Amino acid sequence: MEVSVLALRDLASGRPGRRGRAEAAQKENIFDRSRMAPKTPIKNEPVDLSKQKGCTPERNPITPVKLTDRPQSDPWTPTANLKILVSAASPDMRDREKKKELFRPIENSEQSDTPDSLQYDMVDDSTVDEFEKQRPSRKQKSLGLLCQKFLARYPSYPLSTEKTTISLDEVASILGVERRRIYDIVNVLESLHLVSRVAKNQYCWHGRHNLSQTLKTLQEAGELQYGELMTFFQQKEQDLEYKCGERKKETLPDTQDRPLLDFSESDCTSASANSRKDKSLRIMSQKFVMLFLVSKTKIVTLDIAAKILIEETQDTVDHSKFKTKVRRLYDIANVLTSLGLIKKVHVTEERGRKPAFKWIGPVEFPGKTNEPRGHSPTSDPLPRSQRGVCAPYQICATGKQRFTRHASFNGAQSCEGTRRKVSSEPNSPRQERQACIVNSDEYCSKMINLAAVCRQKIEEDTRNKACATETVLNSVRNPSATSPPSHLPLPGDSDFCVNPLPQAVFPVVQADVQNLSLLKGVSSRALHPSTPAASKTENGKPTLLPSQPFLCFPSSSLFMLCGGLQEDNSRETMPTTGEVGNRSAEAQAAVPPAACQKRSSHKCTSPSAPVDNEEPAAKKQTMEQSDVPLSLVVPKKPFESPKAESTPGSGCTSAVHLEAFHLDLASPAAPEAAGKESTKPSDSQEQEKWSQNKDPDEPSPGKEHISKENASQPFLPQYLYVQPTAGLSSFNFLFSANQAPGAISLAASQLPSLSVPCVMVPSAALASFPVVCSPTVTSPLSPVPDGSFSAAASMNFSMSGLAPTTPVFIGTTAVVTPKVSPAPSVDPQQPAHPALHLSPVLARSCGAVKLDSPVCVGHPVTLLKLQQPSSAPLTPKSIRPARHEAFFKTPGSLGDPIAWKKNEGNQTRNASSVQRRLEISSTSPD
DNA sequence: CGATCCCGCCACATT
DNA sequence: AATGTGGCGGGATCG
Repeated sequence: MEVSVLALRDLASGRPGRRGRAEAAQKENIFDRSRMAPKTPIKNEPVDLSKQKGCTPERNPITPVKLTDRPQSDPWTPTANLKILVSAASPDMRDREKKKELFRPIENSEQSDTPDSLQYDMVDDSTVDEFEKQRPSRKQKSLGLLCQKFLARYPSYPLSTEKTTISLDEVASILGVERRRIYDIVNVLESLHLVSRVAKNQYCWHGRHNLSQTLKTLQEAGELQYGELMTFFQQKEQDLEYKCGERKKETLPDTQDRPLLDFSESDCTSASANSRKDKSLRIMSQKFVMLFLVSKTKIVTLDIAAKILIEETQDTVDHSKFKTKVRRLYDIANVLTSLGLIKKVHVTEERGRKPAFKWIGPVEFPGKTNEPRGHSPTSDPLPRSQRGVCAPYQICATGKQRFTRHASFNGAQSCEGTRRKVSSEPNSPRQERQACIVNSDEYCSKMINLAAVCRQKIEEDTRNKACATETVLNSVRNPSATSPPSHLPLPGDSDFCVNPLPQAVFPVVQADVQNLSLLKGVSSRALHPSTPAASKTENGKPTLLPSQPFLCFPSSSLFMLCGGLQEDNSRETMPTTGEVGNRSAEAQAAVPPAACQKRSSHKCTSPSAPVDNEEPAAKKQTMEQSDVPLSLVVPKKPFESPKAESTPGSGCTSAVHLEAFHLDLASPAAPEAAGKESTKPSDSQEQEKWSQNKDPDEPSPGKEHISKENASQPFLPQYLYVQPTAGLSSFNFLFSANQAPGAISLAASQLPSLSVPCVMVPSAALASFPVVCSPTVTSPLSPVPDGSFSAAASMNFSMSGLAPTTPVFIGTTAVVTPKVSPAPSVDPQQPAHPALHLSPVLARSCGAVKLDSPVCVGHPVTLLKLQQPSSAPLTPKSIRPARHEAFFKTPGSLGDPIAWKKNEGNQTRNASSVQRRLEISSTSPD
């Protein structure tokens, strides 16, 4: 079907043109230098193709492929031939292949390394089919999806202690993409300080701990820079006239603009670094984010953003430049979407609908300063400084904001730790000013430029249409509504109206759940950002009701828990739009924010809420593809499981609680879920919470259904949810809070391994897998340093390779049954070794996931080792891989990361029966 | 047909 | 010079 067709195209798509280098490039990227010889010689056209994609030989006529039509025949490589044959045999296969290749890495599943062809040949069967469905269409290769995969590999809130380094090459090969694409992602992430560059091919993963601060900083900076403008634009109509100015730009040097936030790199190296163009993507990303943050409506249309951004830097706006800018904005937007910070919407303007993006991330940041207050101070294990990136920037703005702000981040350093000024003081932002630079002039000039831009825009608009603000739908209008907190509500929004598209907005809750959860008791790690402290979560939205015990997490992931598994979503397709997300809903967390914080352990929840899975499942399917974000549904029903009450003490019990969940993906979207209250039945209050979130703006969220599932929250009060990354695959963890409040981390004693009796279910979407840990697991960071470390490691595991769907189990014994078993057995020995035995990953790609090895159950392996092979802190590589391996591989296998990579494919294939079961649910995707 | 945005060439930076 | 980075825009896809 269509799919296949698409696939073909994709395959074919190889560009005729570029080839020369292209090939090389591809190789590099994709295959990884490591593996292959450096560019292989195959150079000729055909060859490369094969390389890239995997060899699909044929090309479409469509493009001028050099080969011309029948490529198939060419014998490129032996394997190629095989493939060709195969493909010839069935188109499907071909897709499959392709797909596999793409995903393989990701999933880690398959045997990738082995010669594909062989396998393929053989295979073909049914399993494959599924792949086909998925066809590797362009979407599958989208940056947004890629970003999700990328994010899924790393914990959203890594323990501070560990520094995860990211090797671009490694990631690129794992994800099966060219390195260039990774740069796109990383650059944007870097702009938000989720990562920082450490060295040449190395980036340090910081996670979202600092995101709130970063955003806050950007917001502040943005207000200075763009506040007026945005206002202007937004209102433009009326006044347009240029209130601002007549003068136009003086064109500032671009560079000047330079990022508000510097990256630390610069520090060190400094200056030079900035110089180049480089950073443009980063800068652009920050600016783009600023626009959202200063926008009342939180909606920014691409064209406006492009204009503003262009203008700043340059005055000329030529069309081509505009176009290019827009392209870049799409790139950035895709990444931000994957992060759950924005989502696409359409604005109806006078003229018509325009593509736009709405900010669904946190809006208000609690104090203006940085601090998140919230939980106890103590909580952070690490000083922010350590955290790296995060912290350190300062804003210079003085009272007036105007000028300068400049924050410097040192991300990189952070890893290293060093310098940075930290200023995080709570409330006094200004302090630092000196450090900062001020450029008032620049600022002015920029403003001018902007004004000019605005003017243009206005003119344009005017011309085009007359006025009209009104024309627009006003639906949007409520600016404030959308996000409560937004800064200023200005009247002007009218311009942007949001359509009520289905997709349109949802309320999002994105808060990171984690924070919340953490807050609860633990807080140990990172909460800082915690904006939540305030009552609202990050978003500002209250995701949770205060009163209510539960929180919803939108984050992406989901969770599930033992018990029934439900399924979750399937999907996957939706990459961008829908996003994946995260969402998790869950409840578990549900702790009222405040309350939560305070008490950690407590259960907030009501026991009652059970959830059901089934329903959701159905829904999910529906949802799946929708672009919309999806959501998940939360079943209202209670689940059968016994209850979740937490049993105190015993970790095991906790596990039980888990049962309740499921989740889905969707992160950002999550909100929607919330939004949907309607859907929600009433079951429980919990549901209600959801509702709250919703955004006013969006009247109809598309997918409401989704959320419900999450609703399940009821379950456990005690758990903490740790949100993974937004990405698809991320795993979520729930920890029970009860036990140790502070400890999220695994306690050493308790869990030696991570064995938690939990189950992870993969969401359909792929992405997210939640993991739940029994209370036992938790370890307090504090107590054990090492432990924490280890813990972290364990926790963090990301699945890099996993296929989206794959479910993972963790836990020792318990694993098998989702339900809870108490498995906690584990030994107390080292804290950390978690053995995550995760099962592996899915088997073939086919949709089902399989778990394999029951291993999981097995025993814990010590991760530690894995992780740190060497004494060194874990490098990312080591860590990650290790984990993965752990997951996928059997413990024994774990070994070096590298190997791991290579292997990744192979190993995991098997699924244990158990897994399968799980899979079932998960499979749904297709 | 316009919106998206993948792909990868190629320039510049760094090693 | 080789390799890392990443700007940039052609042109394929999508809707």
